[in-house]
Amino acid sequence: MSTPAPDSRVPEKPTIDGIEDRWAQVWEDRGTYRFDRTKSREEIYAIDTPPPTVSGSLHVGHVFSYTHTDCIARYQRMSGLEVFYPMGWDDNGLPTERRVQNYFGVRCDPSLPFDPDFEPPAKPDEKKQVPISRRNFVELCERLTIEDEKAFEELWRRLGISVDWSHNYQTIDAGARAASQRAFLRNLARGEAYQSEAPTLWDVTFRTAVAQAELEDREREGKYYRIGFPAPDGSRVFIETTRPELLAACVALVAHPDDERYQPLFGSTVRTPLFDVEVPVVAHHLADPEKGSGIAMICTFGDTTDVTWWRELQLPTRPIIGWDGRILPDTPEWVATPTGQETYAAIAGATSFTAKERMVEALTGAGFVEGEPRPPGQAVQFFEKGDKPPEIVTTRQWYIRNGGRDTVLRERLVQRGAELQWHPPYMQARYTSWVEGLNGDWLISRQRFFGVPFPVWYRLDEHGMPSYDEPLVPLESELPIDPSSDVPAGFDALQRGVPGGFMGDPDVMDTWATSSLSPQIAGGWQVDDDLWNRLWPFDLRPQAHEIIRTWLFSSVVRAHLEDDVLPWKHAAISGWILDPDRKKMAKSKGNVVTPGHLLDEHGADGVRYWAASGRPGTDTAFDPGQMKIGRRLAIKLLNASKFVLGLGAALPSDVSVVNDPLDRAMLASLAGVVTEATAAFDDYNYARALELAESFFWSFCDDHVELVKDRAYGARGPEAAASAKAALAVALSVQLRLFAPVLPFVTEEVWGWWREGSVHRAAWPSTDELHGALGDPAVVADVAAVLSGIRKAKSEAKVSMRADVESAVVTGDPDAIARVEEAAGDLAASGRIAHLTFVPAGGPLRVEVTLAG
RNA sequence: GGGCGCAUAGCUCAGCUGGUUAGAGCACCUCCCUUACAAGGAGGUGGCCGGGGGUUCGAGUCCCUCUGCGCCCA
Repeated sequence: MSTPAPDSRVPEKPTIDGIEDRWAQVWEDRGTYRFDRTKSREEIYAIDTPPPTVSGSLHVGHVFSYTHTDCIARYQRMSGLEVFYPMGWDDNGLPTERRVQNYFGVRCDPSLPFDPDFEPPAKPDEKKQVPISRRNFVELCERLTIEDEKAFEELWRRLGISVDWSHNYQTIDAGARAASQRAFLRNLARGEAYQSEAPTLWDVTFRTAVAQAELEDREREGKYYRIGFPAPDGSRVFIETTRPELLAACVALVAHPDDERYQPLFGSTVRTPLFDVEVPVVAHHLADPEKGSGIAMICTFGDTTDVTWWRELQLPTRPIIGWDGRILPDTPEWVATPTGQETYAAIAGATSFTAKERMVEALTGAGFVEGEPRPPGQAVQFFEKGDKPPEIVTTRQWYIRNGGRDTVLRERLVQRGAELQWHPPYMQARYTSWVEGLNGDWLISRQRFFGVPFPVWYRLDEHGMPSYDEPLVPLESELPIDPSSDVPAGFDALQRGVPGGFMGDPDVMDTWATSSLSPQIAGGWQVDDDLWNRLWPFDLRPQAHEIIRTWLFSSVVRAHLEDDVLPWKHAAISGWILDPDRKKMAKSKGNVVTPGHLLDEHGADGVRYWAASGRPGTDTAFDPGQMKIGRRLAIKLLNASKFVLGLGAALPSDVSVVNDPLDRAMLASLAGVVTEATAAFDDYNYARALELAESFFWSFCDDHVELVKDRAYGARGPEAAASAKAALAVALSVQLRLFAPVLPFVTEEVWGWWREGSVHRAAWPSTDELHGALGDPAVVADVAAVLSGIRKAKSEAKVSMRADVESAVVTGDPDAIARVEEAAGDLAASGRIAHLTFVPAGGPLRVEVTLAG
């Protein structure tokens, strides 16, 4: 007999160093992940990839969650589906706007005309920013973000994310702008988008409206001031407020209807201190008897509860705060007394902070404040990007119906959440509780300059006043447009802003109004019907849990309104990365590690191994230890593969040449792993699939390979060797494919040594290919137990594992003995046992070892 | 205040629909340079499964309750 020469493609000293760049290039050159758009919908798996904020920095959270999606993508691709896996870049929003301003020394002024020859200043000066048109601004943005996108793309390629790089988009590019505007125009035509002049959350720093979804709770510095309101009988009603500066905007006092302390006052009136305005005392269930004195003042508008009271109790409007967050300069008509007017004059034009100080001073001086101010110890809602709590002002804004004021629609959208398959399932509760708690429609206007503009103009009447009721809209074929530079049909540019002419809507859309259309933008909605019809609705939306209420929900709203469908079948929600103190990793905490460094140190497969160990939806500790293990696993795969292939092992044309009971037992055990790993992947549980493959692989290396070495070298004849080698080759082939979704580089490296094509386009393993070579999987565990007993004896005797054993007596349950006996030859050879005997005696398997001399 | 989740070895976590004696890796201890792998391998120490109560022949697993932590929403 002769051992075939090792395959020449197996390197002498295999290494995983540098394989990322090599294979990333090969995959690009060969188009390994290129989407084949000739496939039909049922042959396709479409992913709605989250577009990262390209102006932000890369962090381990990106690596973590994108790896999860990539594992799913690779599994689906190997399962025979053609995977549509695009990439988008999110350029909308303040971070990019700021970066463009600072980098080029410009600022956006939509009232300016487009200058095709514009070049940014050679020496940008932050203090003297050059005003430029929106179109010029957008072009600079596209120019700047190209660099950022390159850095992201480079990272994704090194990490081995299997996206098709010929399908990418930017949320500010022409396609995204057109899609956003088209969807809006259709919402408008169907009455789902509307304008309303209503109390609106307003960020005074950025001077823009903000949506309910953009608020977050924060502790606010402030104090409760106890202020007495004179009642007609000369007594005083004490309220406690953190916002005494709004006293002039007070329209009523409110207490809980069941509150016996205040029941006698309901229906009566009191007068505001200093301003001397008569306000009613009303009852409403939202008044909290436990909070402050149990009776509160209602203002225009201190918070969102004020808005609710104002609406439900039909109270008057007395605004005193302007869009700049300052007290309005003119004394309002409802302040009629000289003292009131004098008091108002003292706060007019002041910021709310200053106004508060002056009001407290005036109230204290006049004896209306009782006691010392108390800390409120209460969270206040902030605009998540702002540093001041939002004011509430009344403005004209665009809204999209999202069920916030329509029970039927709300229930339909809750139902959509129930139709969606959530991974993990409990994440659905986040969605449901959010939708059920909505108390208004989705406000999509933002008073920013940079973003997707509303594609509408308004006619100006003879006085130059816009008529908002009948907006002028472009044709869909004209999109994208910018109403600040484009002209509506039937008008010419000279009529802009003049009586009888027109004006463009000055606002841009909320960033979610664009990103909620990410599948539409990526999938060629209304632009490439052929592609779109092969993709829609998509299969998977992967995303983080903190944006369920924004990105996921708004996407569901758009698809529901436009096509009456759910935009995807599955939503995979990833968790957060926690640092070793179990805190969320964040740049501000200085606990962020750069991904490039991680990839250098641990290799892409090592880093991916750590990421894939985090189960779907579970927050996961940042753990370089896990990356080291992953790296070690990758190296082990190389070495084990080199050994197996070095034996001359090759895939048999017929698996039935595997006739040794131990070989067949190993393959039967592997078949079980294939079944379970496939089920785990089908359940989006890449972590479990990995764990199964890994645990099999270690025992395959430690036990099976060690046991069959001697036989595979030919010690017991060619037929016995052929069985061993065929089984090893089959097992290797299956295991490489099991690991391929998580460890794409090392598996591809080994695959390249002996197989044709890419492992990432190979078929996901099936038990069918093992059929015909399946034995009793119990043999594996029993033989391993005996082998372990022999090793233990040597270990305790402190001798080498190669030490000779004079005799080994195996006792135990007759069935188990019979199973172990089937591998007696391999066991004796592996343990270097001279006399191996078996004694069926009942009880657990034991082995009595006598070492030689 | 309501909801969701988590709590298992020193650390990071598995443990699916309840079923022998609760597992893995890291760390730690002991040993072995062995012809795939010393950036390796073998063996071992280590757990009232957060507390209490209940259902059951049987509970880490199901129910109730308490405690602590995280998140979401008021």
